[in-house]
Amino acid sequence: MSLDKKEHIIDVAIELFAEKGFEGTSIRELAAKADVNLAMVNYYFGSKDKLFEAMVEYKVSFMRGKIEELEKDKSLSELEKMDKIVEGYVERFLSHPEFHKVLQQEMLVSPREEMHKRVMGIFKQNTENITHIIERGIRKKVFKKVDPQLTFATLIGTINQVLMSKSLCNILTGKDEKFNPYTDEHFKKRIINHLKQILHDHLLLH
Amino acid sequence: MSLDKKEHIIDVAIELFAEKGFEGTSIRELAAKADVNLAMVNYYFGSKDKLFEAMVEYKVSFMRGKIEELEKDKSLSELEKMDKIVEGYVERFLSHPEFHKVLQQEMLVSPREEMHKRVMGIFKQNTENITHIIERGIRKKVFKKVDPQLTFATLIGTINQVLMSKSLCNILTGKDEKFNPYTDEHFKKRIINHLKQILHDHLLLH
Amino acid sequence: MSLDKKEHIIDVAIELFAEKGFEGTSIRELAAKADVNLAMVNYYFGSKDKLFEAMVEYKVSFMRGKIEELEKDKSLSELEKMDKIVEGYVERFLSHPEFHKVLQQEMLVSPREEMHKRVMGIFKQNTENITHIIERGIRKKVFKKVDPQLTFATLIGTINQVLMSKSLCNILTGKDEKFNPYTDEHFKKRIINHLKQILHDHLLLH
Amino acid sequence: MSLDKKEHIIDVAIELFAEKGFEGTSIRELAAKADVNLAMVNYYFGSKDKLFEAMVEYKVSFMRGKIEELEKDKSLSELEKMDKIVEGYVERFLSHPEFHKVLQQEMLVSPREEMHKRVMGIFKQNTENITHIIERGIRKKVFKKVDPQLTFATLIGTINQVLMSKSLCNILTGKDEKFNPYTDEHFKKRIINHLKQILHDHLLLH
DNA sequence: AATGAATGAGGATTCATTCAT
DNA sequence: TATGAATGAATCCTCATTCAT
Repeated sequence: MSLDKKEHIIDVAIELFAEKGFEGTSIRELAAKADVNLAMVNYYFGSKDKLFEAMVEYKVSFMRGKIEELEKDKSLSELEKMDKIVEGYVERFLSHPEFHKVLQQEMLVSPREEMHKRVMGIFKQNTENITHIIERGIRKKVFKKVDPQLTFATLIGTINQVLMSKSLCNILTGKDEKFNPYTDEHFKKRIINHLKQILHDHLLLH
Repeated sequence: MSLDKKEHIIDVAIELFAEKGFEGTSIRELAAKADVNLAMVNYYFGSKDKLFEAMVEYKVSFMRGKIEELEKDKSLSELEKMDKIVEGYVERFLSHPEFHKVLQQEMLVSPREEMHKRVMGIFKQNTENITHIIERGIRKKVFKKVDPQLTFATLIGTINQVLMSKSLCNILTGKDEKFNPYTDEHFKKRIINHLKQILHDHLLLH
Repeated sequence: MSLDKKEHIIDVAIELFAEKGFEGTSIRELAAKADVNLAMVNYYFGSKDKLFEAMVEYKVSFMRGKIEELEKDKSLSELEKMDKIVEGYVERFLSHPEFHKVLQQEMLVSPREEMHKRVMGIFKQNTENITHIIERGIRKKVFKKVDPQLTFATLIGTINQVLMSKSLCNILTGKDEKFNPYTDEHFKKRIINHLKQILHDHLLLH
Repeated sequence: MSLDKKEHIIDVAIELFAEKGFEGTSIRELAAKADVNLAMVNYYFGSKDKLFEAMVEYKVSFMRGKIEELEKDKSLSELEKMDKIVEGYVERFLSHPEFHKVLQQEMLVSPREEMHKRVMGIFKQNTENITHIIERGIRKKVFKKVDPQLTFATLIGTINQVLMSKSLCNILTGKDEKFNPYTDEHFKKRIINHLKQILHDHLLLH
């Protein structure tokens, strides 16, 4: 049960799911692209659905825990925490753009009940953690009385919007068709600056 | 070719595509839910792909031209225009939430080349119109030197985030599972207020 | 019940059946090419099968009776009769090449029981008439003791071979792809000469 | 990929295509008659069209090369070569009558572009080889100045005519409905004799 | 542990035909 | 008489999955 092969299949699956969606990707195609036997996918993962679950499980482990730690950190102000969160999110989303596209699809459509709940759970956790930070900032009178939930929606929504599609992103930012925004350091900074700026403007009393 | 029946099929299609995605929806299922003969879909629309195109064409006509008019209106300040845009967008997106979910999917995955370009074109138009307004505000020194494109991404991304999934939205806003945010007047106002506030904070000099 | 329209449909049907076969031609396509309503074909002819029958009936009437008359003609020798038959056959086959292609198909495959028998009947009649002429020639000692049936097969088979496909015929005769052998007067004479020559060689004592 | 099963499917396909034509034969029917799963045909051959191609490829290999060898043989006279060709053709056509019916159909109608060209190519090769032999006979003054191409058409057309349909053949030769001419040794000799005789009569100077 | 062969269920689409008008 | 709308059956093909080895 070569772990490498499993990982390889998952990587190819992410690519294909991001490009064509879960339903639009056939196991045949996946096996061909991953250069493994057609029966391997079912042999390793049990079914196409379970491959999806394994994929989420495998990738999600990379992106957990960061925010929880942040929240507990007493040495940082709420604004500094928000800045860290912006940096962390942008960093993470842009370094796994395809996986996040798959997750976005999973949020949009949800025939896989269990998986949906799973992803929802993670999202809920993040929502709560970040709204708590904002609420504390409000209580401490360093933040204005904003709408914490929708402020989080703005943060995550802006990144998702950019992440939605490479060509959409290039239209948005006026770049050339072939430009890959997700690997561009300048672009990453541009997003981080924008998000920090807009959150500062929105949150801070002046 | 009873127009009512065509419209009915399109309405059911939007529902199903929003719920299960284009690939995840079978014509069989669609015909069953719309209570029409299986062959009707191909009879009316030619193919599943063309049904999708007809659907977009049909719905898009409802939402065109508003922003162009707005831009040309000399009597409104840039800030007033942005407020109008927020109201218009939220109004429109929340009154056709399922259709917009389908469009979001189309942006995420794109096996339908032609349709993809079509939807991209609309998006591009909107991007340009709104960034123009922001840029004019900047030139007139009523707006700060913000990033116009990403500011638009924030606007549209926030709405999309909320629209992504009913249950996601309810998690976000802390509502009950059964609550329908898209038909709730209070919720609509909440989003509009948040967006206006965040744009004011971000755009205006103080 | 405009007769012109019926004839028109039949003409278009022959074209299409010759080109794509009976099963390979859809009523939709036929109606489109004939520029009539889809339901017209069934309305006029009852069904696709009956259209075929009507087509055969309609065209066959043109080509009947000639040989019977010939056989009874006492003023001509057997050889002269054979020459007349060659001329008549070539003339007739080459002026309705598409219809004869359809008949050839009908001989090759036969899902239409009734029609098959009908066409067989005509063929049988022709076989008998011509073999009678040959047999009489043999009895009169003007013809050699040939195989009358297979001699007829040679006559009809040679024409059919040429008629099978335009491009096949052009390969056979070394002509250009675009050449239409069936409307060429020289080619017609070439076939007639060949057939007369080969029958003379085969039939006549020397 | 059990070769036996592939061959079996091809054999059944030939039977059915000969009987009902390509378009007239459904994969369902084919699978049922061959007693294999419906999906097997596509599994083995990829598509109905490719099954056809495989069928031709498979059978054609049996019947290649014979005539080329013959042409190069210096020890035989042109007349002897023609006799050999007659024997070879009749032998081959009558031992695979159904396959040749399928090929005849392919010549008559041609929606399968590639296959058509393929079969045309074989035919062209045969045409050239045989007309070369006849032409050499003419140059050597052992044959009369006949029309080489149409003489070949007569040879092949006669066989095709007989092969067209069992019942047609029985009508032609005055046999009973149930008689199978293609497996009858006497009948084979009858055709061979007729063809040799008619070619001798036609080709030889006297 | 790994895989080529095989399969049943379901995919979209096209068909000839019918029906209401 | 003529036709647009509608339909059930059948088309080919692809799917995820399983099984024997």
